[in-house]
Amino acid sequence: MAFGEQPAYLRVAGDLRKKIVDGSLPPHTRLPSQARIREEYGVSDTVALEARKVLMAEGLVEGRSGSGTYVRERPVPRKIARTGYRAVNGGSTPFRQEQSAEGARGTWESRSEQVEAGAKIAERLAIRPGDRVMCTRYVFRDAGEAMMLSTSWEPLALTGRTPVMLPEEGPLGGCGVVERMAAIDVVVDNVAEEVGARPGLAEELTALGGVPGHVVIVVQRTYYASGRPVETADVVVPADRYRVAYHLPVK
Amino acid sequence: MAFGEQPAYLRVAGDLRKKIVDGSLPPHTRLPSQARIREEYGVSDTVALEARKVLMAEGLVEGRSGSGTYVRERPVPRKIARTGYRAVNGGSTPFRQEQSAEGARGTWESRSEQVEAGAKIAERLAIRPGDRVMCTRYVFRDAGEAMMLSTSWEPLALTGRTPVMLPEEGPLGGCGVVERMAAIDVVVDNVAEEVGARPGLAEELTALGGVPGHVVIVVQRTYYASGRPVETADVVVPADRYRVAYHLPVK
DNA sequence: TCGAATTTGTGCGTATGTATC
DNA sequence: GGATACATACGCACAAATTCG
Repeated sequence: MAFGEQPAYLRVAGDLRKKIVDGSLPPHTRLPSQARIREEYGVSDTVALEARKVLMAEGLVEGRSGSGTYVRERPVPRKIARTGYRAVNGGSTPFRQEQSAEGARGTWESRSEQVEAGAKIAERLAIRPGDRVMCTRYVFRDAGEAMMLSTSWEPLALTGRTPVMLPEEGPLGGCGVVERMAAIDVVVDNVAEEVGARPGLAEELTALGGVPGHVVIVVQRTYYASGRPVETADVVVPADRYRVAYHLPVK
Repeated sequence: MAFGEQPAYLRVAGDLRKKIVDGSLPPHTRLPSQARIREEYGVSDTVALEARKVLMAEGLVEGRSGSGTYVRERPVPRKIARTGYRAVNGGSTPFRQEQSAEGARGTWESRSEQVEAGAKIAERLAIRPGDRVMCTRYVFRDAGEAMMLSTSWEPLALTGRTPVMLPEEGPLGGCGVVERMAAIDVVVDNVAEEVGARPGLAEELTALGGVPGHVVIVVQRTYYASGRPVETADVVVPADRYRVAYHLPVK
């Protein structure tokens, strides 16, 4: 390596990137193995490895152990509909609606536990820190592939000792917040969503089949009944595969 | 290392991450040097390095050569309100409303030019590729600091040879799409927004005062009048400083 | 002002495990 | 089973930046 230059691994990565974006290495093709890169560019094993890592971090390629490193398809991001504009036709969890709209088969798993609200959750639910809440973690799958993580919190002061205390059990299990709250005479009338984005945490991205460093969209959603928060959730989706769509009336 | 476990570098990164998020390593503190990590966790130099790299990719820490690795401050993202729920009190551009709500002084610059619609813009505006459109680029500033980029397209078939052809000139200059369209008897009645995110391009991040590799939120917004698109725009904001907020009625 | 110590950033060579073909 | 290729890990070296006496 010399003075005013780029690091070797960035030079190699840049050359490979160029071949990928200009199409001379189309999707699904294998790029040169680490050993081949080492020969072709006259670099060490580590440099070839680092170069591949850069491309993997950018989401351009995907390493398959024992097989090779392959150029990834860059999917057109699919929409996740989050509209309050059109009335949703039937009862649904917030994300059943768009899955059916896309014609996909959505499944999910969940696990609930009672915990004490931390400062941030307490603020979002307008309760006191330390108050008990029902915390439920979801993994949503689309055609078997994890596509969304969600963590929801509901104040037990509201749902405790009612049939809907556990979101996914009982006759209304999996029916969505609005229907479940309706069953205990809580009328959910509006929802606030804050959409942010950040690099995904390592554990999120392993769960979502992504690569550490990839971008995720985070939706902080809170349902309200007469101004009172009744449920809040963090929804995490990979940004390279999904967009969040809103459809609003004007005025 | 053993069989059913996580890789060592993920275990170390996970432990450090926990200390960061639970506050025992607050912002601006230095985390243990590579040598210290190696000792404390009983791992090699490479593992300590990889662990730091994971945290850097997640944006939790920042390496300063020769000095140390420091926990980054995570500014509380400010909200950009994008609601159609509450009627907006006065005439405003889509982003004047939240700036005034935050009490901030918003200014902007713009530059318009006539261009031919590309394939994607044509599809968003439901016109033919090659049809002429008015393309306007904005830079929005908050207290002098660039905080948002926007590029909008309007079909000239609609606004051409009218007083509102140029969004920022004439008596209604800078008044927002809805008011300007109303002046030529086009009643904008709803808007679709698609929120996505990706690593910012180099030119975007220099304009926004960010660092290459930082995440940006991209909002694709289209205004409709009776089902016909009358304006579409790409809005880019840095994700570490802003969130996009929606407030929707339920049902 | 100088220099030594520390720390990150980058790079090299090698070894082992494991998945795929 | 064997060959190939990626994934993880170890140890080492050096340059550049920073800190501090």
